Amino acid sequence: MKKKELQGVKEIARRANVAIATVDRVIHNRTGVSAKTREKINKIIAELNYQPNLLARRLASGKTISIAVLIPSVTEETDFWEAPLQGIQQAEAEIRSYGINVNLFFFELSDPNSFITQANRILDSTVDGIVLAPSFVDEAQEFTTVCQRNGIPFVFIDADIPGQQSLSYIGPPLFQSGYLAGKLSTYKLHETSKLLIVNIATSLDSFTYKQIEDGFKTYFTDHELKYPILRADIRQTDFASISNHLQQLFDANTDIDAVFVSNSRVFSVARFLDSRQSSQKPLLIGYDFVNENIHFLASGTIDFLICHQPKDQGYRSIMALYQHLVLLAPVAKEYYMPIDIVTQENQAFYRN
Amino acid sequence: MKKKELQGVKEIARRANVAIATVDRVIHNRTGVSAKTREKINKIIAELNYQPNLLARRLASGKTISIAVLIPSVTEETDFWEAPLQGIQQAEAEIRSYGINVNLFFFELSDPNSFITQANRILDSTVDGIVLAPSFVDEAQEFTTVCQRNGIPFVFIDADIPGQQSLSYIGPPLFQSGYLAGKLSTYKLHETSKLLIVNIATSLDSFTYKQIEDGFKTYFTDHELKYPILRADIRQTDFASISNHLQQLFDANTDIDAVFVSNSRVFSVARFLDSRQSSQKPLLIGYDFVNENIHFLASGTIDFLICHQPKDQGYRSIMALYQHLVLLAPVAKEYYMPIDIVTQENQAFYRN
DNA sequence: TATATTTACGGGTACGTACCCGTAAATGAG
DNA sequence: CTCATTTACGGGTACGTACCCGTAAATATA
Repeated sequence: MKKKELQGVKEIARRANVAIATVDRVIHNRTGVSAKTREKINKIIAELNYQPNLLARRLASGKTISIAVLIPSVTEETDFWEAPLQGIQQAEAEIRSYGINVNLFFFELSDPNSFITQANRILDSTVDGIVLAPSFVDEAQEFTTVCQRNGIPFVFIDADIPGQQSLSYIGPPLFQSGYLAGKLSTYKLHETSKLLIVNIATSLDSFTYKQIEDGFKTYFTDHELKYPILRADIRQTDFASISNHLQQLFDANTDIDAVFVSNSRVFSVARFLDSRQSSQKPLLIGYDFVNENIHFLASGTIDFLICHQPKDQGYRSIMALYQHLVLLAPVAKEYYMPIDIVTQENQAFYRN
Repeated sequence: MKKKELQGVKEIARRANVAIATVDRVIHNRTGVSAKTREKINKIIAELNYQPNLLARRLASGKTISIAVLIPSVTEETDFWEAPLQGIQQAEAEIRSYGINVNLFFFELSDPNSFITQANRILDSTVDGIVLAPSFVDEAQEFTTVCQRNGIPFVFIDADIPGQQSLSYIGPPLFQSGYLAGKLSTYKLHETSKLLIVNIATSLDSFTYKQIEDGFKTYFTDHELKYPILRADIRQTDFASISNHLQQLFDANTDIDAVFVSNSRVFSVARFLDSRQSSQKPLLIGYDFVNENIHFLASGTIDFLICHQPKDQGYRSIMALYQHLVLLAPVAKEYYMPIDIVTQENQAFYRN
């Protein structure tokens, strides 16, 4: 009569007339329980809609979960990956008390072998989940194929590889991002204007650039706007090469009134435009809230930066694995970031 | 020799040569400890930089923390407050296991008495912290004065009242928001263009509208742009009144090429512009990602919506109190939201 | 001085779950 | 049939903190 209602495993054990150790074995699918007892306990679990108390579980369990992060290192050239790293570290701080360790493995964007080396180090360790930036598509696919075979869940950050069994992709919707750039580039156009797309990277055959450029051009097709769209593919990323290349283009073409740079190297184009003594400066659009770009945005040389909240990408990629590994909850296959428009006027409050 | 290193209160007790119950009394500043013993224990706490294990603390403590939320109800007229409510509920779900209860108290934006009634109900309950939207400035100030006297921390959401001892303000930087609107409104201007600011609300003397309008006008002053800026203050919020008012204005003025609406009722202006058979539609800017506005954004009548992530505002306001009440950590006095520019092209990925 | 009250302190139990190790019973092998 | 191995099960301890209640010593009061 004075029996106080118990909770959790104790109540299940009481109802099933077994010890809580037996309930625990059923919950964790361990051996040492007869089929009959197991069935009886599972039925009570379902009736009670038993939800484990995560606080107690973490406190009692000695098990740790290891997450590996494989992303480009922050370089002098670009600090883009600083923000995802901060998001990753923020997530780690939040979930550390749940027994999660995050280990960082950096590679160089200029060296596919560094990716392979770090990927192999990850495979040599005991790892429960992986966050990776698939900057080198072939190498990343080889790596993720091994992960799939070993049953290790992985999350793509900032770029996707379609057709992979990733747990999740967390990054920008690239086609639509380029489409928006198309719209923004129209604000300073005249009847005789030309537009210029600038791609600056050592390797330009990736899925990423193609999506962005397709989106940009599709805006003009959809709206039946007939402006000529020039294109500059620049594989030497030093400023002198960029400057020469652009100089030749601008010399050969008057009326370039809008320039769209398909990645974060828009600061090089801004620098070029600033060094050019021209009465009319074209509208300039590029990507990413990195320090160099912020400087030219503040001075007005860059008109729009399109940004995809890289810090939140880092945060969410870790949290996706937490959700999968700790909460045992489903994770969205794709989480597209918002397409943020950053201008001189709102940049002070932008949260990258 | 085989003594395993202990952690937390056990290690402190070992070093101080007291029982853990005594350490507990010191940690919680309870009586029953001599000054000498208390000082010795506090010194060890500082040496070890003791951080309580929150999981264990919540598991062991029977105490609950009660947070009251005082915000406008979601109405047929505007669903703006739906998003903050979702953010609040998300935060609650995340921190419920830490012993936090969130209780919702809604008031009507058309009725200051409803605010007073709900505020008094909150004061009659046992409450540890409050999130409130200070829609009615005088009433809100009275309420927060009582909270201060009773030592109850409160967080302002979406609007601030300067000079109050709030724990935090979480909302948009309004002046800068209006300033950005000024910039955006220039994209379709010609030499003879006029601009129009539209304020639609029953009460227009609040701090909020003044900041926005000041920001808008300051953009033109700063850039020495001499366009005439008309203004419409509309206190009857039904569509017929708005329509009549605007019709008269447009009849009396040709060349209104940009319209800036200072709140979420921009859908009424959009509807008016759509009903007007005019060959040239002015650029239209307003606030908030509410359903009616999204509809006109998608169709192209509205060119820009300026948004301040109201869902995240709700989430962060609860988390600010959690940080203060549970983590005992400092909270930023002001957390300004990003100023988001939402267009037809990026609206599908906007996370309100 | 005797008695009552207050202060200082510690053992023990609780929270909900994880998991070790021991015991009894059932099953398999020689 | 005897002995070895496996299976099923439960008591107990652990995790780190919170807090109750009992005991001894110190202090106050009559």
